[in-house]
Amino acid sequence: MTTDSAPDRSVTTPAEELSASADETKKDARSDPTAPGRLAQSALVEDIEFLTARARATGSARANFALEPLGLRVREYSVLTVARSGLRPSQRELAEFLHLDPSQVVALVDELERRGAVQREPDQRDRRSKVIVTTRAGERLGVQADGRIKQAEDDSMAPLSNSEREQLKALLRRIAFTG
Amino acid sequence: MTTDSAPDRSVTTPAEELSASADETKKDARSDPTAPGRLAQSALVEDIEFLTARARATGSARANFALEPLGLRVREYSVLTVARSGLRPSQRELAEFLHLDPSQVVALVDELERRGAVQREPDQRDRRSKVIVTTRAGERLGVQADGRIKQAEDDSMAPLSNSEREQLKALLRRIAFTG
DNA sequence: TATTGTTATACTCTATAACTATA
DNA sequence: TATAGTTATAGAGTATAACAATA
Repeated sequence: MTTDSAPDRSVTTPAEELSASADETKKDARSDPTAPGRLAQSALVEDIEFLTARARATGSARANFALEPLGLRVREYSVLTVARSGLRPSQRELAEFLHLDPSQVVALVDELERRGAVQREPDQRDRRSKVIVTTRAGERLGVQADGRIKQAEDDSMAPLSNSEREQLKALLRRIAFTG
Repeated sequence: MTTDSAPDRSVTTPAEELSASADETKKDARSDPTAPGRLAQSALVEDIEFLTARARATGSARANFALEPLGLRVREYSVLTVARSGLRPSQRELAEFLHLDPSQVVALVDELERRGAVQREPDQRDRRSKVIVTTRAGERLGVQADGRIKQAEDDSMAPLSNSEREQLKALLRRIAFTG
């Protein structure tokens, strides 16, 4: 399963490393004033998976902190927001769109329903399916949450201009649903 | 703690919702051919926290799948990659840069050290600190992993042109370290 | 036979607190 | 007194399998 068959544990030196592959990747990273700290010279800052992971780690921490006074977490907010769209999503659709397991959606809808923010409605055309709709209380909760999330987003994207923010979101939208 | 004091559980209708706020947000989302499924009309597709969460969910799933034959997970790969930079990061620096708790770094370095991929070295200038360096075996493992991660990244960004990919990464870099 | 929601379960990831050795 | 690494522990997030009702 692992590749540790080779007993070669000799250590590489920094000099070897730095001279070995003098690609422009590291030069770009080094000249980028926005990535703080000396580790920003690492090739990782060219890794899209790392960048999205880092951005969402700080972002969702911020979002959860912003929603905390409302007793909401970011995953509940996402369910509530889709429910508020008026699109009458089924739980299965929510799972797929939010990249959650169907069993997780059950728990999230349970919690929102317990708070009186959403309701399960029978689907006319398929009695297996349940459609999630918001209540008036859920609407009000959603509006409050929107304001706080808006502020969090403003903090997250503070380094970017308005057009850059739109650009970033447009690019992210195009890769966010390819799984 | 919660805001469910109001017993108002009357349900809002789709018609109300859709006519209530006819903002351009929904129009943009609707005309975006890249976000699949009817739920892409939801206001969530304008939410940066949602987009980064969605992108990293699919991305890290892809990355973990790509690394699985090497017995690596994406978090171990990130530690290994920074170690390979030749920058001699301390565990504390790794924690901050990778947005991990110091205790998590201990476990990740333990695992990589057990495999003979990295080593802890004493820091000359501060005997509390330990510096993480790669071994030759770790170098080889890293090279193999790089290739697989490169392929995963190529899949993740398939919808984008080369210049768009660079644009996206540059924008992400500017917001990824604001936490 | 396949799918929706559901329950149960386990595994990964993340956050917190306390301890030790150094500074 | 503060900081780096470590240990322990609990909580949040994620993945899988099985089941009942319905298609």
